[in-house]
Amino acid sequence: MSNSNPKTPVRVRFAPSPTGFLHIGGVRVALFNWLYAKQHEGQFLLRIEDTDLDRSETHFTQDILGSMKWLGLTWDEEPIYQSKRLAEYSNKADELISMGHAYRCYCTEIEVELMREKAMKEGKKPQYDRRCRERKDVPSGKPFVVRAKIPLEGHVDFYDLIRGPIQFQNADIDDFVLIRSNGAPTYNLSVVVDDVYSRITQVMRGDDHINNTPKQMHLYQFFKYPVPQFAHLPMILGSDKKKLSKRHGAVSANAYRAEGYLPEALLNFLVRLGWSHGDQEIFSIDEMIKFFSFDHVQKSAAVFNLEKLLWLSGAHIRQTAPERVQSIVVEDYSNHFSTEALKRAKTVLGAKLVALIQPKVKLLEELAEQLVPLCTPGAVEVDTAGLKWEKDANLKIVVKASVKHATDMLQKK
RNA sequence: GUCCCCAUCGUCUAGAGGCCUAGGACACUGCCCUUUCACGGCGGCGACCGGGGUUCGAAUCCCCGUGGGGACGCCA
Repeated sequence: MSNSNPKTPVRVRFAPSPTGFLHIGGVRVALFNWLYAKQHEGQFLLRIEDTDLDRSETHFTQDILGSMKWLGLTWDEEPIYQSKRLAEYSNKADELISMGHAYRCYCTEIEVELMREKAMKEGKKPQYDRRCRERKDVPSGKPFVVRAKIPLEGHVDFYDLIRGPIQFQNADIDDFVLIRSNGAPTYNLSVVVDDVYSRITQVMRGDDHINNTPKQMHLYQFFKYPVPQFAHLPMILGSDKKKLSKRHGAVSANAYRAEGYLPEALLNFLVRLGWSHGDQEIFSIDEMIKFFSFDHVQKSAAVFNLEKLLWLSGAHIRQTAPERVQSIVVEDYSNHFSTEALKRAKTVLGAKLVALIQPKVKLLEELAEQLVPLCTPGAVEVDTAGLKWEKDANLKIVVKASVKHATDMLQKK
């Protein structure tokens, strides 16, 4: 195992593109990377892939950073923004051209689209027909893209940490675009340039990228760069077994925060989706770090099961210190309380009431709802100052009655 | 259509040739605990996609089907 070699410390990364809120699938990819880094005492990096100038938005970047922090998936170096490294990618593409591994293509998008349709009709894979590959003339003023010059024969092989050996025929790989006509790089170029720049040792990503890997392998070989190890994680599916997306319900990390999930509960759910450690279901963050292993990562996609997430949520809430639950609730749900109630919620009595409600709820939001009426002056008739909560049966009964009352009241609505 | 990948209860999974009359968890459900609701405890329901091999023996290995997913962008 080269990973255990102290001379090659583990460096992994999570590289989202800010074209939407941090997605639950992204969280899982980030988590696996983060766990692997922690387990190997390596570095976990963050890279913002904002090369698509039209679709990238800074408020999405803010959401991603904020959600990562909420989840506790902290990064070890300053995030890299690809939009700041455009010149670098352009230089690398020029290098490839001068080495004879890439070429300028003057075909328009419409022309290429027609080629694809034609290939499709002939029962072939829809591809660019490589007509500019050996082109010698240089049309002046005509826009162009830079394409990779993929060998026509042979094959690419790589070993996937999860899938094992994988082989692709070069003939099936398109002469894909490296630089768009607006000068910006495409994913396959920038990802390789940056993974090398950041000295990434393991690339862990969703297996929707498995088809991109041979393309990237060629780039590594063109540049004679050291190739990282790859691990392609199975996808998360919706209940209809299609790739999880908005239409399946909440998919952004921030939505789960708003609904009252503890970050560790979400992480626990995600880590068990496609990975297992015997029969264990509930994991602390430390246990995830300790037990994580590619050996037990599932190869097949997993269906997102909200019921199980809810159960896990309740389980984590139950085993969390009341004081921590209290501080999250008064912080995240302060607007549920009246000024007076919020004040009481923050006291020792508040913590004790939280401890009482904790085993009954599955979401923090639920807990907040039940806590509000109890913190309203007069709801709990007992002055707890000086009383030993755990041992005082009387107090327990009084408060229990109040909880029932609160529950009944809620049910009547 | 082409390429790639995958295949155990409804769902998440255990299982690396005999320990499997296939184990656990969620959900559903019966009983118990409990002055309510939860929590918890004990049960129930429920799966090795099909067909061929290999083997004394296959959920586990091989092949073929079938089914499902992903990719085929000047998105990532």
